[in-house]
Amino acid sequence: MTENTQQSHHSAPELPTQYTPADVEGPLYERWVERGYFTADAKSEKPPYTIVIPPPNVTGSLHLGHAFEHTLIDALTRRKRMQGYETLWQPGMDHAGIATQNVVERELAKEGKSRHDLGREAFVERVWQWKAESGGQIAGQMRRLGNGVAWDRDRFTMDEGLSRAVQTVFKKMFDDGLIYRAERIINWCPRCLTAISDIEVDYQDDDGELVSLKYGEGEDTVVVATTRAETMLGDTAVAVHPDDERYAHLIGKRIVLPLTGRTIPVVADTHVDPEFGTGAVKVTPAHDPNDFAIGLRHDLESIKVLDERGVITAHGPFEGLDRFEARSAIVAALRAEGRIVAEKRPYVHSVGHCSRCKTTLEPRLSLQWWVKVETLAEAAGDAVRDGRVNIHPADLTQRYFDWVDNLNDWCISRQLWWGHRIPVWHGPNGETVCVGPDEQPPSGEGWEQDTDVLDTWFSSGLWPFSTLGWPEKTEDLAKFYPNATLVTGYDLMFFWVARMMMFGLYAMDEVPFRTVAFHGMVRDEHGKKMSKSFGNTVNPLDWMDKYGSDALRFTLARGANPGTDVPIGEDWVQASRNFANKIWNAARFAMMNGATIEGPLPAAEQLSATDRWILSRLNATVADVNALYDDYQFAKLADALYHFAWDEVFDWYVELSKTTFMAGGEGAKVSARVLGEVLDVTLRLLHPIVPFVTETLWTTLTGGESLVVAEWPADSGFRDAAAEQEIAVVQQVVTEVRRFRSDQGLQPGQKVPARLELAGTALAAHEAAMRSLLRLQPAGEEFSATASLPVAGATVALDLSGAIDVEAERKRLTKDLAAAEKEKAQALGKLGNEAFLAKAPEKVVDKIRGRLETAEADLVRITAQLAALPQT
RNA sequence: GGGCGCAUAGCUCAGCGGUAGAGCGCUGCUCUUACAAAGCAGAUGUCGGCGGUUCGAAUCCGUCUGUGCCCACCA
Repeated sequence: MTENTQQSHHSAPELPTQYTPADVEGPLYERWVERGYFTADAKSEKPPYTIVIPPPNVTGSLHLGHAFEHTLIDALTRRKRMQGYETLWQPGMDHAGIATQNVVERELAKEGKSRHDLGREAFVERVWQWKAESGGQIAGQMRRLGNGVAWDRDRFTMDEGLSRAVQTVFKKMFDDGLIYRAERIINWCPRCLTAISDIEVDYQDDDGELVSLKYGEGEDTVVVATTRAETMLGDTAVAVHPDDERYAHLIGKRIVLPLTGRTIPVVADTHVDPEFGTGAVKVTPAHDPNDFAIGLRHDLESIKVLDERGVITAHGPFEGLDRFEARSAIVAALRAEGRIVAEKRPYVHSVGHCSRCKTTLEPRLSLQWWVKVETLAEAAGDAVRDGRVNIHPADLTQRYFDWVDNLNDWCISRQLWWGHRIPVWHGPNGETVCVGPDEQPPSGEGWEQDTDVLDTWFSSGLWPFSTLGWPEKTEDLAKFYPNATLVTGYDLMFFWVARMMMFGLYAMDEVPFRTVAFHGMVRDEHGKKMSKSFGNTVNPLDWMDKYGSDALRFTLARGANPGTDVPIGEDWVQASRNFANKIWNAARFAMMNGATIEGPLPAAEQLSATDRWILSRLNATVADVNALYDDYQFAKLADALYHFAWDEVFDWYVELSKTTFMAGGEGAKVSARVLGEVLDVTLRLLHPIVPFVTETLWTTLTGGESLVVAEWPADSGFRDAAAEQEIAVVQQVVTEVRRFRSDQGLQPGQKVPARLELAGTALAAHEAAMRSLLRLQPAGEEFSATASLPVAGATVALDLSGAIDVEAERKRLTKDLAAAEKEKAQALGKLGNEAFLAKAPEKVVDKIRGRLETAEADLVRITAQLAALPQT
C-alpha cells in the first residue's frame, strides 16, 4: 500500500478503484507482528484480557471451522486491545495423541510400513517431523486470517514446560488418590489397539442380527438372545430377574454352556428386564460392561475370549478367527447342535465405533489408569451453578450439568506411542512409584516406566494455565489467569471445557475462565455438515485467495448466532467481498472530497441537519455494537455495521452531502470534517472483524499509526431526534419521487424540470440535495406541471413535457389508497376498542395513534396526487 | 428410553406478545461526476397443522406432524 500517511488528509490519496486484498493483507500482517502489537506484558498496568486458542490438532491444516472460531476470538481480542486491555490471545497447538498417531500411521502405510517396523522411538521421531510440518501450515493459515496472537508465546502440549505441568498434576492427583489403576471393561479399538474413553465412542445404529440360543439340557434349559454370538465362549452365567417365575426353578443351578463343555450358573439379578426378550441374559463379564457388573455382584469368573485385535483366543476350533468370522462360525456350530431356537433376524441396535477410525469397538476387560472424577466434577458443576463461570448461550448450561452431574471415572491411559508417557515406574516385585517432575525415577534391575501414554485431553485440560508457565509461579499466571473468555464449539463441552473446569479448580483453586462462549459448527450453504466424505469441505485459504481474508471473516462473523450452526456458501463470501469493496470506494470518495479528522468537530449549531443526523446515528450505532459485543452477538453486530455503513452512510449521507461538497466553501469544510469523523469511527468499529481493509483506509485517512492500537470508539451521547426525523422526511420525498420516475419509465439519468414547494418546511435546506438526487432541473419559463407529488408537507411538481402514463399512475395510487384506508380502519378499530385502550401499554397506544396519523396523511397525499392527475 | 432444539419469502437465517425482516437469488431501468464487486425501483410469505390463553399471538400454553442434536447399561 501507499506510504503517504503524512500528507494524506490534505490531498486526495491515490487509491485504485478496486480493493485488492492480496496487495495489502500479507504485508500489513507482518507489520503488525513486527511492531509487537500482539504481544502481552505481564508487567503492564492495564487490566488483563485473556483468551486461549482452542489448540488446533497438528493433524494437517485448518478447516473452515477453525477460521470461524479464530474470527470470533480475533474480533473479541482486537476490540479489547483497542479498549485498552493488556490483551493476550494465547496461541498454540495440541499434539492430539490418537488423532495424530493415526495420521502418521496412515502416512507410513503408504510406504508399506507400520509403526512397529520403526519401533517406538523412531516412530515418535517421525511424528515430531509431521508435527513440524503440520504446525507450519497451521501457523501460515492463522497469519493469513489475520489472527492477532502472541506468537512469542506459542505453545505445544508436548513442550517441555507443558509436559512438566502434566507430570505435576498427575503426581498431585496420584498422591491425592484421584488417579488409580484398575481392571475394568473399557472401550477398546481393535484397530488403534488402545483403550478410549466413553466420550470418544460414536454410537451408530447398525444392522445386526439377533439370534436366540438354547443353553442347558433337558428341563433345565433357557433361551438367551444375542447379537454377539462369539462372546458366548466367554459366558460364565445366565442371569434372570429374581422375581421371574418362569425361571425360579433354575436359579442357583448350573446349566450346560454349548460348545465349551463348561457349565455355568443361573443367577438372579435385578438388572435383567423380564419384559425384554426371553427375560434371560447370557453373561460375559470380560466383554460387556453390564455383564461385568453382574459378574462383580455374583462373583463370576471373567473369561477373555478375544485378544486386542478382536481375534478369538479361546482354545478350540474357533481360535484365530476374527470376531466377525467367529460370529457366523459359532452360529453355524450352534445350529448343527440344534441350539438355535429362532433364526437370525435383522436387528438394528446402537453400536459403539471409534471416533477416530470408525472401527467397531470391542468392550474389553483391561487394566487401565483412571481419574476419580466425583469431587472434581462436583466442583466443576458448582462453579457454574454459583455463577463464577457463565455459559453462553445460557440454554447450553443444562447440557453441561447433565454431564458433570452424571460422570463416570475417566479412563486416561492409552496404549499409544504419541503422547505424555505416564510418569509411573513399575518395580520388579509389583511396586508402583509415581514420579514427580523434579524426582529421579527408581533405577535398578527390573524397574520400568509404564508404557502407556495419557489421553490427549489430559494435557489440553491444563491449557489455560500450563500455557502461562504453571507449575512455576509466574508473573504471567498472576496476570492472565483466570482467562476472561473461552471461545469454543459446543462439541467440545465435555471433551475439553468440563476437563478444564475440573483441572483449573483442582490445580489452581480458581476457575479457568469467567465466561464460556459456545459457537456452533460451520456447515455448507444448505446447512449440511461439512465432511470429507460428502466432498463439501472448504480450505479457507482458497476463499481467502479469491476474496480476501476480510471477506471470509465478515461472512463468518455475520453468520455467528450464539451456539447455533453456521451455514456458509461461496456466494456469501462474495457478498462480503463486495462489502469490503464498497467500504473501499466510499472511503476513496470521502478522501477525494477532503474528508478529514483534523481539528475539532464543529459544534452542533454549525452543523446541517444532515450532519447532525448521521452523527446521531453514528453514536447510536456505537452503543448498539458495544452492547452486542458484550453479549457475543457477532451476527447481529456485523449486520448492524453492514447496514449502518452501507445504507445510512454510503447510500444516504454521502449522497445527500454531494451537493454540499460540490458547492465548496465553509459548508463543504464542515461536512468534510463530519464525514471524516463518521468514517474514522466506522472503520474503528469494523476493524475487529475486517482488519485489513479498515487498516489500509484508516491509516490513509488519519495518518495514524495503526487501528490495531487505536482507541475503540465510545458513544459520545450525541443524539438528535429532530434531525433524524427531518432526514426521514427527506428520504420519504426522495423515495416517492424516485418511485414515480421509475413507474413512469423515466431513465435514471434523465433530467426533468421541476418545481419544489418547500417553503415553510424544514425541507427547504435540502432542496439542492434533493434536486441532485432526483435529477430535477430548475423550472423554466414554459414549465407546465404534468404531475404533482405532495409528500409530507412538500410538493414536487414535475414537467415531463409530454403525457405521463396516467393509467399506470392511477393504478398505483389506487392500490396505495386502498392500503392506506385499510391501515386507517385497522388503527381506528383498535383505538375504538375499549378493552385495548384499557389494557394496552401507553407506548403501544401511541404507536397505533402514530400509525393512524400516517395513514391519514397518506390518504390526503394520495388523494391529492390522484386529483392532480391529468384527465384522460 | 430420556433430554434439548428447530419448522418464518426460492435458498440460508434473524425476529420470540403489539403494522412480517435481512443477506443471497429474482424482475425492470441505468456505466447518474466513489464503487456495474455498483445505483435506483420492484415482486415474493393465511410465520408447519389443529386447539387454547390474551384487547391483541410468528411470538405464550397444549397437541399433532416433520426434522436435527445430545445423553443412556436397547441382552
